[in-house]
Amino acid sequence: MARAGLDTHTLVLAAAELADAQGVQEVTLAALAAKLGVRPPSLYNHINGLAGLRTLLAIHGLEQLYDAMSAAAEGARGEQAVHALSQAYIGFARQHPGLYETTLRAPEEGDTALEAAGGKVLSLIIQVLSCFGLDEEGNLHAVRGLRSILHGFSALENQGGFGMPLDLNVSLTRLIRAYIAGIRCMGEGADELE
Amino acid sequence: MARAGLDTHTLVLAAAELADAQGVQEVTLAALAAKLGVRPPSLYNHINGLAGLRTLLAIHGLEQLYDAMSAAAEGARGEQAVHALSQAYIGFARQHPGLYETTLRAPEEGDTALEAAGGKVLSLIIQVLSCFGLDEEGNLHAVRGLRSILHGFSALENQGGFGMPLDLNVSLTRLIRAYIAGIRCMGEGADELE
DNA sequence: ATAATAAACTAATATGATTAGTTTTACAAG
DNA sequence: CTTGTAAAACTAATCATATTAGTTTATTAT
Repeated sequence: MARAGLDTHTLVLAAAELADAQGVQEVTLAALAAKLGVRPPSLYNHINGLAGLRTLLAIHGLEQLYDAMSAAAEGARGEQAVHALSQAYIGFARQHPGLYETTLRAPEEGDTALEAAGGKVLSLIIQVLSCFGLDEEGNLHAVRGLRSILHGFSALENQGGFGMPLDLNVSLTRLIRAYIAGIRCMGEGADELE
Repeated sequence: MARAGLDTHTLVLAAAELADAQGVQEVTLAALAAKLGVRPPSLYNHINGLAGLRTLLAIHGLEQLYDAMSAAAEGARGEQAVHALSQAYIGFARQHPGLYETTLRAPEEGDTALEAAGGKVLSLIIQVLSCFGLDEEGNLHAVRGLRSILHGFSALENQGGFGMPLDLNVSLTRLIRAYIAGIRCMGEGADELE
């Protein structure tokens, strides 16, 4: 019964590896305990059950995602910054498909750590898009648009939803470019459809 | 031991109700059997286990989604058709969040029924976008873009990912409009970034 | 009527999450 | 160096779910 020397962070890292290598549905306490050389109940000393582990995974994933995005957008402005940010987002989702997937769980109300991690990512996107001179409401709509694009592209790519033999990076670049061009072209007087 | 008179279609409809009302993770054979007044093993007379049920759900969802989209786009052309199609897509995802979610499972290779159901949706999008005069490759990239937008928006909306108190339909309309405007504004000579 | 098929059942097994209660390790205070 | 405490591991047990095997019964066709 020698101690394994586990702690919460070790568990989260091991669970993230499992998620990326085997898929989120394979992140079970049984599998995690086996990977760490311990019995499942021992994990409860460090995490709050499977639900707690998933929340920690989401926070960890959002932090990694934020780091990747903010490093990529560093020093860039305007359209270039949006492209850099977007490529970092999709790159993270590609490299960490399982961890990325955990990122999407809606936070339970009052889960301030998870809300904060998600809020940092959101703020970064808001900031990068603020260069386009939209009013505050327009900027928030634009943020929703970019998030939709980035998540939709990542999810479809990761789930093999893009069957066609066509370069994915070209698709992404065109999509982002079109969206930015669209925001610029529309200007102010394009509300007659609503 | 009176017969319950079940068949595959009844199971799929009941499972879809469960998925929409309780969430996909609550679609268990135990819950489905209870809802139908039967013991879990009895379900195996009609479906190929939980995995088989999920595949059938995905096909059913894609068919419903196709019907909604094609009815909405019927008779419309160009930008109007894209807006109609998009609103039908998001509307379906709103009304059937669980069923919509099952729709996204990547088909196992050789699952021709699921591939066909997904292919019909894809073809419809290709057709609606073909009005924009892009070349074949450009059109396929555009389809990827629109699918990303629609799925990303639906997924984020359904998971409560849009926290801001801002009208969702306005966000969607602006997003689609910007994307279409972007495709048009960019024209042909916009490849200097790749 | 009767035979064959299909649909339900019971019983049993396997996996996984979780809780309760126990043992042992590590460490700090005397 | 002893000893007491807290943390970390354990075993054992329970519950829920999926699944398989084998059985019974209802329906249907001959």
